[in-house]
Amino acid sequence: MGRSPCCDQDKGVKKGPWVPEEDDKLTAYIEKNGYGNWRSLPKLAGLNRCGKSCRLRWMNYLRPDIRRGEFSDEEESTIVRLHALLGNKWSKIASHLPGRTDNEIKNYWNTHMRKKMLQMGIDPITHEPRINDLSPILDVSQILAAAIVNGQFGNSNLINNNTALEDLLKLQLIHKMLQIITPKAIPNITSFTTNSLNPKLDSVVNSFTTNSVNPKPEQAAIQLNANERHDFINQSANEDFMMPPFENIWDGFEDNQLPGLVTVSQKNLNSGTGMMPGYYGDQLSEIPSNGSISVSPETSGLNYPGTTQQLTGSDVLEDWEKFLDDETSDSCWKSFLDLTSPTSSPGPW
DNA sequence: AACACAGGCAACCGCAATTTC
DNA sequence: AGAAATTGCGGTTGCCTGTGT
Repeated sequence: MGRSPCCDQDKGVKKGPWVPEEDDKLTAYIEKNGYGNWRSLPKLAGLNRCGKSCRLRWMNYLRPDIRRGEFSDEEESTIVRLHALLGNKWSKIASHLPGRTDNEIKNYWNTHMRKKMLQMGIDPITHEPRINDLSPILDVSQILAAAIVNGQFGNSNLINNNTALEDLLKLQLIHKMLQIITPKAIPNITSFTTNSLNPKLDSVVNSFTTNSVNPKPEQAAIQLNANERHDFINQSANEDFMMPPFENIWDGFEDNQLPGLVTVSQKNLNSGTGMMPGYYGDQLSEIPSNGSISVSPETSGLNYPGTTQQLTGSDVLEDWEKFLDDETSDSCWKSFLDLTSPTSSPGPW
């Protein structure tokens, strides 16, 4: 019962690539008679093929409205968006791409787009950043944050020591780099400030105002979680499914606007509030006797932009390069490596 | 020139869903 | 109502072609 015997099991039925003569026969028959009963069609058309094979050949290759050739950028972005929403529902995806077949889209996804997304560090299944691969980095991020809270990073007295401030700025840079790599995965560093024993330090760490990189609409679309996708699909089921007029999806990954991670300023220390995300704040030039923190590009070795300039990924990369070249980084890295080595005492988290 | 390897793609296979009787 | 037949879908296979050695 149940499953019918597959016509492929019929003896003597040809398999494999179609030859032009077979295509001609199939096309001629369907153009004259249309198609309806695929099982009986091969015999009527004079083909030694099973119905399934005929249907596949017609649907994926011979029917006149098939569109062949390179996928356009627009088609690519549509596929990405729909795949994020629908998963491997190739036929549904194909229904939004006139002239394209589910088989063609599936092949294109598996051979081109999947690879492309992997190269961009995006999981082609979940459309999320591949955070599993970055778990060691995430661990590092948490260790760094907790270390700051406990004054373990660099020299222990963060408030009164310029070297520690340099370390702090370098930590900003590390954190920012991690945000570039995986903006969604790096947590807001202020979440690590609880249980701190140093109120003054709290004010510094609390001024770390991290924001997720604001996604462009198309990025937001592919970042829907499973429940959101479910809601979206349910919603779409009740209305005509209209694709939003997003731009080319790949464009969104080229110019991440980075949020400001930290502002070390007199103002912040006094008020305990952070600066507006996305901007660097005041730059002071000395450490006043009242314990407020001062930072200058000269002492930090890092050339931070002006007070209202929005930082871009390339800015940070430049800073990163300087950081790596900076011989004074050695002590910073030593502190960091000491801290993160297996023999280190565990933190409070 | 010959061989190995990898990538792309058409086609196949098996199952689920739907339709027919 | 339920069995059988048919259609549709998605994963997988295997052939063809291009490229590197």
